[in-house]
Amino acid sequence: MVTIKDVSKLAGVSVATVSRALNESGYVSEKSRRKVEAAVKELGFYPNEVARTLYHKKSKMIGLLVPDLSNPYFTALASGAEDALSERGFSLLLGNVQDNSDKISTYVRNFEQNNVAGLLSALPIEAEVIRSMPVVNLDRVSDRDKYIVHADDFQGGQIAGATIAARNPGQLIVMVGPQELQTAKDRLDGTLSILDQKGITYSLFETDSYQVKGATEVVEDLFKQYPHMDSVIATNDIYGALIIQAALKRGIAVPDKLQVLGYDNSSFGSLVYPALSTINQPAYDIGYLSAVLLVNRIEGKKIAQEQIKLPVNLVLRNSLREKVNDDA
Amino acid sequence: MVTIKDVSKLAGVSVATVSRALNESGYVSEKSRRKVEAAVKELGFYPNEVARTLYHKKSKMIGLLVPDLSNPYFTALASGAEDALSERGFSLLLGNVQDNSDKISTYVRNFEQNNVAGLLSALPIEAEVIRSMPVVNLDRVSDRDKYIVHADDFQGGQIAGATIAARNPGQLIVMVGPQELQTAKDRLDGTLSILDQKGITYSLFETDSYQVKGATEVVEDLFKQYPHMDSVIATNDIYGALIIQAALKRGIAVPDKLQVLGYDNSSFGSLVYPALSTINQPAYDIGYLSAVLLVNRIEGKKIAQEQIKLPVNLVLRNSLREKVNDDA
DNA sequence: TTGAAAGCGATACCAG
DNA sequence: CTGGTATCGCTTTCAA
Repeated sequence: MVTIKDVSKLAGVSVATVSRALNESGYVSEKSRRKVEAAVKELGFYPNEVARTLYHKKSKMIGLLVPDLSNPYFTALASGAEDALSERGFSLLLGNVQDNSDKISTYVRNFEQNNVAGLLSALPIEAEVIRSMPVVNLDRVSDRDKYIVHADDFQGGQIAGATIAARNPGQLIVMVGPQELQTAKDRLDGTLSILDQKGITYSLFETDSYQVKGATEVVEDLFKQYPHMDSVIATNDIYGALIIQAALKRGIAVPDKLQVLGYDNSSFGSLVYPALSTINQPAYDIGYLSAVLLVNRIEGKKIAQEQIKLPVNLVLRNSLREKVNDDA
Repeated sequence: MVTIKDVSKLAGVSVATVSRALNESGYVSEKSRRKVEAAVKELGFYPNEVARTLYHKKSKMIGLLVPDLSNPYFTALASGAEDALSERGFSLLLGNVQDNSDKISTYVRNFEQNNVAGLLSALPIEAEVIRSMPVVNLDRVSDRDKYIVHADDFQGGQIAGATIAARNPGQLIVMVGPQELQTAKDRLDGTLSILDQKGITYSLFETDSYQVKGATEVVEDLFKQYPHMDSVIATNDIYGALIIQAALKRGIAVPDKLQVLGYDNSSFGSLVYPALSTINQPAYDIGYLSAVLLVNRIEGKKIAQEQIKLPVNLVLRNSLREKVNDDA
């Protein structure tokens, strides 16, 4: 390993001068600078981040906590965050919590041990777990979050409600996600506000997680409970796709007999048939912007907005019936 | 930040003793050990990994290079690797290369600067980029890889060929992936070996990457070139799903008029309709085992196999016609 | 069995 | 402008 000491020796200056030249901090004569540059080039030197981190007590790494990497929504989040970070010279330390929320504190601990500069979390973290490091939440994970980038869930819920309301809902099932998540709560509030206002009746069907596995069974249950339903607002696109599939398997025409609306705009939604209508959550953007926000915070830049709410929009494909009612 | 020094002060022993107690290295009296343990607990101390890394010149982090996080195959790889690593006390530093292969060397550089203990790569890396760190490849990315975990691509190709061969191929299109990837080459060889042996004719259709974006256009092209094709062996499930969709959109019945075989067994394959038949590549296992192999290498354990080839298998769903020919 | 001390690689203060 | 040096937190000789 080539160190700053090797460079200083070859360049014939002190390590202090090398460091100054490298970081463009303090005075360095043109002559010294050139000697250092030549030596750096000749040796193929690049500074060791670990040593820097030890000195500064702060690395150029960011921890990312996601509940489930096999869900494309979170992958998109991660992807956006990674892009923003690598553009800014940071790297991503991954924490895939799976369904095991005990792992959260283990990951946070590990992040701290590595002196990460900050934390990006798509999961609720108990305050006491974090000793001190800036956190930005992706998705509104709890109510008291200060820094947060999230989609407008209430609006998303409203759009979902209005979209179905305008299309002959018939027997309507509204799937609801885990209510300890603010985001699921807001979405439900939005949907019900519209439905109630229009006097449309519905049944709620609760699902306790966003995990992929087990979803098939949940859908079986759904069909068992409501074999004659006419419309479903699903909690996400995975459920949306599964419901379509289960319907076709049972010979129920989609969307004629059963219409389905997803949520998230996951990439595979456009691959299924009939293509899934859904609410587009700008997952990549959420990831990207939250990383930008976090880095700005870390670098002490002024931040215009501590809470960024991104609009969502309807992506109309083929899993919904024609609109019959325009007062939505 | 609580340091080993704070612990030593509270425990009334030297930092050397604390370190020995913590690492169970060297002699430490029962009495000292207890004092240290008590102090550690009282202060909530946990060691700083950065300092450890600086001393050892080797961290507990592994770099992972993937071409595209939005492709579920690579997500599964990452997920498996992450699980294996976190079980073994390592963390994952993520490098999402996207289509920009210039980024590879940037990431590798960054990994080196952070003294990662090793590298997991699903991309071909030029040897000269790596100064010195153990590498394990996921997927056979090139021919000269020493340490590697990959699916049996030749076998996969054979299965694909035989599966189609047994089902009235008619006009058959074989999509082929980027031939600079050993894995794509092997797969093609496997397929053609079977097809040629059975005297089945086919046309090749080349795709130059596994990226998701642009795939729709590629599929359009495919249908333009071969509007009357009867069978397609797709390069992956994304293409498989898109082909099914494009077919149904054109009123071409699947599988009656056009049958489609995917590759990868991506999770969404079971969500589309008709559900996609595919070749199961144990992506999660590949990720998991490659991480295990790498960690064993890092920890100097004996390794039974430097190259692990995992069998693949056919996942029969509904996108293929009935078998009419059993000599496959 | 213990502690003092010398690093690991880089930064930044301070004196010259 | 430059170089010597203390420092970051931890590990590991080496003597005692």
